Amino acid sequence: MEFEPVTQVRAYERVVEQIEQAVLSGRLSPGQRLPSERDLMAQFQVSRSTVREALRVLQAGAVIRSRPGDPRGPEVLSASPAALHKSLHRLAMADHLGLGELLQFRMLLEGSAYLLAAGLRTEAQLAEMEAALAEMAGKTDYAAFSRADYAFHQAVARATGNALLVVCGEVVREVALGLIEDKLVHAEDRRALMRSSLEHHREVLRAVRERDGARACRLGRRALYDYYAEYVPAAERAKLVPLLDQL
Amino acid sequence: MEFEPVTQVRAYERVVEQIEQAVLSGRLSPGQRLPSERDLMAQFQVSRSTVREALRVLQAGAVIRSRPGDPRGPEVLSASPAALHKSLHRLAMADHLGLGELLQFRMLLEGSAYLLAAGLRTEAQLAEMEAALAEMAGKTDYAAFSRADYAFHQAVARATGNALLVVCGEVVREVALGLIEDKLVHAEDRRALMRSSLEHHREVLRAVRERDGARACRLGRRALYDYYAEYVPAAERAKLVPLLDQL
DNA sequence: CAGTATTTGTCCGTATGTATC
DNA sequence: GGATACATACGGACAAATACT
Repeated sequence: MEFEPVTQVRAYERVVEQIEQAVLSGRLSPGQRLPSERDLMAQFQVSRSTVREALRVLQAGAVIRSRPGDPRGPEVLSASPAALHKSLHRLAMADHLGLGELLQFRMLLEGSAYLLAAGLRTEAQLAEMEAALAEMAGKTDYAAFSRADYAFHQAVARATGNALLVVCGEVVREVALGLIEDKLVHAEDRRALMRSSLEHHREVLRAVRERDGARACRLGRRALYDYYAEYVPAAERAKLVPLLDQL
Repeated sequence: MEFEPVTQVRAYERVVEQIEQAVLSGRLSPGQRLPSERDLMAQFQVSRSTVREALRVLQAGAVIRSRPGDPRGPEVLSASPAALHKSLHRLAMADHLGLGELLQFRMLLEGSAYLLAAGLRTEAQLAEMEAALAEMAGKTDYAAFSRADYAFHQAVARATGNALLVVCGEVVREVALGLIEDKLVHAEDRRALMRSSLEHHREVLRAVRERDGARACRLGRRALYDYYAEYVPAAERAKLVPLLDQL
């Protein structure tokens, strides 16, 4: 007979667990309302403080939202990458996650996104990418250019039809940009950077249009490397090379 | 002049923010202790409940840990991917994404993991993979086999040196297994499945040993496809094909 | 449009089990 | 083993905010 080590589980955690399970299993869908705090303390047989601590945790995890004075009770939110973004951001800030690691992961994700998008894209999705690219070409302001670039990569990710890829790409791009934006501001030749970036995007998009996934993947990764590698510590740069050569 | 919309910021949120900033900026390093709840309510000039709600949120985010009766106060934790794991897991569970999408993402991640691992692995990491494979070969019980399989893939992910890849792979494997475990239980020929899976793993590992990343990537994705594709609805199966052919 | 009831946000006090010295 | 300080959990209370009649 095997016994499990007994773990002290606090009251508020069990409240969190039950509500979380109800949301995850779909018994509570986004938009629906939870009972009021007083009703919850009756149902769970705990004090209001305990209920409140549980609700705070759920709110911090972007599972629910509660506002004062709302008689309908806390609202169940739809799944969002907010919590994912926060935890990844914290991990990156704590230097437990170097820029090299982040860039490696981004090259991996975006390369695969190109590969899939080239094979699966519809004409409408291709048009979205081309629209974003045209938007990039028209901007001279770096901030606007960056936003259009963001839209381009989002369009590629959406074309894969994979929600996980969209969300993870989104988060990784944002956090990576946050890490180097101060360095980019000081770059004197942003114009040249933007021009070369635009050219790279054009080439990749051509490969996607011709349904050449392998080439799109290779070009996309190479472009990311050329763009960001100089900000990556030399020691970490070796981690990126296998993503360039062999594919 | 532009004005920002005024947002009602609650007391406990400001407590969270201050402590979080202190940890992120390094003024509070892992292992250090926070003041006790009573001291905190004096410093922040708020009530006990407010302090407690803030600590609950920080604890849920894996920033601190507090135990009853510890006179040293709440402990500052080192940054860990635990929170990332939780939020990604919730996202993967909630979006009721299909098995096809999940498998697509897993093929993408694990293929890239093989590609990187083949190029970056050390001898010690190779030995870990071989140990996990030997463990798989020795098991006839499906549960034990599955655990060893899990360890194998974890070893591959670790060899890439990328914590994000490790965590994402972990989550995707767990969720995917949860979705099909009931179907696998009813498979009559689990023995044959295990045997063929073992053979596939051997081939992939050989490619990793020979530092042939492209082949390892291709073999790994093919193995995943052969293993799980039959449980994927036919309509979704097309989403997986681009990951097989072109690489 | 105003009034009312309800809910949340915050505070205070107290009892209990627990870890450390 | 005892003393101390701590977190956990409970209950009651009031003000601000919101929704509904």
